[in-house]
Amino acid sequence: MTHGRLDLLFGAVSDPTRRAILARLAVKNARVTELAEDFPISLNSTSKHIKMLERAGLVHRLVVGRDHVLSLNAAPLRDAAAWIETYRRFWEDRLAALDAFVTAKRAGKTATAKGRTRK
Amino acid sequence: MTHGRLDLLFGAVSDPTRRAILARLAVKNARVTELAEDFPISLNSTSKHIKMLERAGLVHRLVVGRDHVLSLNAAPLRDAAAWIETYRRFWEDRLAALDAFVTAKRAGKTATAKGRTRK
DNA sequence: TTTATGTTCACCCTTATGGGTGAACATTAT
DNA sequence: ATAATGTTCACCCATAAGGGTGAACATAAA
Repeated sequence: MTHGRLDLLFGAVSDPTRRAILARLAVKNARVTELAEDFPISLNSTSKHIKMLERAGLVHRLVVGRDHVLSLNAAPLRDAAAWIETYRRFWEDRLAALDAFVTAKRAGKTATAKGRTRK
Repeated sequence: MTHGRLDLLFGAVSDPTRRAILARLAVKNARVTELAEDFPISLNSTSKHIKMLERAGLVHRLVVGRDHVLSLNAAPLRDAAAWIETYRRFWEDRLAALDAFVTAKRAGKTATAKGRTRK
């Protein structure tokens, strides 16, 4: 299957280490080695994660001499957010339904006290 | 690595078939076979995808006799949305920065016309 | 009871992930 | 020129994904 934009995006953020890298870059740009030092994995493994984040467009790389400076590029997350938004009404409906249930239950008590029929 | 909530969530929606299944269930609940018929993959493969969606909490299953009725449960997507929201200011800042750049460029033309120094 | 339908289970295969190591390459410092 | 530092490349390993097939199991229908 051809890896689409959303596939790469969601795949990239489905790993806790990569989410941590993004969080780390959100604070400050960093070199590959700096990132590797902050995580309990090897430099090479870190390098691979970064490559996946780049493929997803979430990280930009600026090569300055032998240093590779990584920076966060959150723009692609807009697409992810947009996709999720498509489903917002569903979970809000569910919350609304739950709210209605709770409200009805609470109202039920009062209503019962007032002698209204139940169920 | 212990698969956390977000890992399962993002992992689940990182596959196009699974996103399609969610979209399909958003329209109407369906049985496993019904879903399998709508996609160019086998029934078994469909069953596996559904299992992953269930693990992520995105799909609920109601067993009615021999039929397994699947329904969308978008609630977990709230967590995903919340995580992404953390980064909203970054892409908005970037857009703001781009806007500032374009504005500055346009202003620059006018300014140049007015004889202001460049670069 | 027998038959048909709906799902899953147990495998097989291929590719991708996440992790590691050591060597190679690039650049800066001595 | 040599040494040290920063990254990647080329592998190895184990496990999970995504796909498939055929058998088993559960329930409904004849």
